[in-house]
Amino acid sequence: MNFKCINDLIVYLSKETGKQIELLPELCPKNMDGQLTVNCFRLAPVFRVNPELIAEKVENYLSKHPDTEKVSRIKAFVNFDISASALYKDTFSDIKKLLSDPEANNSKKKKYLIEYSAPNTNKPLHLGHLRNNTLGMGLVSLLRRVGHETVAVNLVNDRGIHICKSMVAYKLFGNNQTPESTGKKGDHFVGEFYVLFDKEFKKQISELKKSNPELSDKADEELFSETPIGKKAQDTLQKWEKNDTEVVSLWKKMNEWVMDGFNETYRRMGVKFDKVYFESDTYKLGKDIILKGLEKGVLKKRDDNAVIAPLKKYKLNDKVVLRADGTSVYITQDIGTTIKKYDDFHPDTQVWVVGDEQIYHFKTLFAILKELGYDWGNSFFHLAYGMINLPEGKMKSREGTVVDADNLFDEMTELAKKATLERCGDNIPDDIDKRSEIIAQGALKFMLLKFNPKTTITFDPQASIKFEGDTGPYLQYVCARINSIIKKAGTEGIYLSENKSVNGNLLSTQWEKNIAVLASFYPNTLLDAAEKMDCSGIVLYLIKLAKAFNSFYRECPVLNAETEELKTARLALSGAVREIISDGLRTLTIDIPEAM
RNA sequence: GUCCCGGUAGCUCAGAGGAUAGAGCAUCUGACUUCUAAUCAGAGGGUCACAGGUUCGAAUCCUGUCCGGGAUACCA
Repeated sequence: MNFKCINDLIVYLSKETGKQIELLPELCPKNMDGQLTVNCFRLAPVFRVNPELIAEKVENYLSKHPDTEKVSRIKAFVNFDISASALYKDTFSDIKKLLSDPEANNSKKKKYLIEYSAPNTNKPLHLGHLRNNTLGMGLVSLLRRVGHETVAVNLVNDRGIHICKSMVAYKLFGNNQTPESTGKKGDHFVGEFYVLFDKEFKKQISELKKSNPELSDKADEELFSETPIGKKAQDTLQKWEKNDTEVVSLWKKMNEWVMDGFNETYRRMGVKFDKVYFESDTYKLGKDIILKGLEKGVLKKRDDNAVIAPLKKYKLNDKVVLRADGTSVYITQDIGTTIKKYDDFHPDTQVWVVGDEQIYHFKTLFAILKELGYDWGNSFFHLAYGMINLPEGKMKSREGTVVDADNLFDEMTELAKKATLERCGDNIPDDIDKRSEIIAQGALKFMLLKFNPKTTITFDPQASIKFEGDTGPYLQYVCARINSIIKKAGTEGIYLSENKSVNGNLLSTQWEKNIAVLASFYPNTLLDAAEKMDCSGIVLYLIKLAKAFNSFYRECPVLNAETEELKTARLALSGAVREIISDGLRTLTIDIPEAM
């Protein structure tokens, strides 16, 4: 926010008190009289006087300021309007400046390394991954938007028992088919074998339990290696680790299929990485660091020779970091890759976008790194996001309730297409498919970003797929409307131009002023979101702005305004709204169709 | 058992010391001869889980209770 009257007020108050004042007016509640509010309760701690006394000063000062109108005070709240010309001057007269403020005012520029997505290569991506991807790419984009440097990183889990399961099933049931020969997307193709493995495993388990009733109490997982197919998977894993040529070549082939599939899904969403790590390369990392930690005495050897990290002082349980046989556990390689990522990019902060069920794991990881003396260990951040449930409860792959990412894309695109066709009559646009894709992706990403990342969200397929109300298409629609006005204005010889003189005085209705006031909050909204690493504030903000525009659109004719001067002014206002909304959506990685 | 999240309108979610607690969906009423109705204007709908406490002021902070979810692996 950059209103002259507020800046002047801050200078005045600072002089009065001899203290640095931070003051950001709030939007006045609807039922109160005024556009903005200075809440003097918030200033009271700095001043150390009765908030109402401060409010009186503020009221006095603002009511004498040439830019303000209708200054009033209720207790410690000072409500006021800003005059139309000042509003315009301090917001839309220089929209470029308004949009560049967030970057310019970000005093703490840093380099962030953000790891997200991190898929397993045994089955296709589902809705949960989409939340991860959307949050990850949104965060990268947001941090970059406010001037930080970012490195987006993926860590693909391409090794382990899960992919071996798919490999075993493929050898048993695959008949040398390929994604090409079946016309299936690679990740779905491989995923089917993962499911087949599970089916066969279940069958063998029940046979095993039938013939050995004494095992019936045991969990299926415990009996994994007792089944022929489970044994095969174990053997495959061991062969893989010994670099067995045949196993490795099948592993390579199947992983390529999966990655081709993932990359297609990534492409549709617009997911991009600066660097992709594979766990097959990184899984051995960390051991040497553990051994060094042992030398330093930070880590301890247990009686059975396993290495543990004592973490009592962090109120965490002690953690095994090397098994008794000297092999790594999961956290060992996490320690290693964290350090590798640091060595590769030297970020100020490392961020992991990983589900909230791993909060404890990351606490442990951070504590161990700190103990090992990596003093950049205070700059780790686990962006823990909540799970996505269905109205019936959790998504369960066994019950087939998992919402598949590609299917969801297709369904939503189809719905967007249908909705577009309903509206366009006989003028079917050439780019309808592209348009539908943009609308569908916009709707989905918006839905996933509008909630605070940490909330567990309920995905109701019926409700979530709508394009009305607080949705991505609502915002896209505003831009499409504005595009349409600007285009039509052009045919009438009225153009938006950089340094056209606009008479801001004319933008004086409540609708126009409301838009300008909201616009003034945009830079702070971005900075605040970046600070909190949470895009949801931007989403809510854009909705508010778009609503204000839609009301204006209904109430204030642009091209049918009474005078040319007013047309020009309203056109400038509309153009500026489009700039902000498209900037905001771009920051959220949401595209906008030209028309809808 | 211990720890972490959460419980706000019928549903999905905002609000995280400040004014009379908000938005979307759903329900109901009204608005397309107009710059795109994927829109707008309006109505109804609340014991902010419960009980104490701190405060001039609590949905928000503290304590306890109840309910839901997650974690507490030499799984990833």
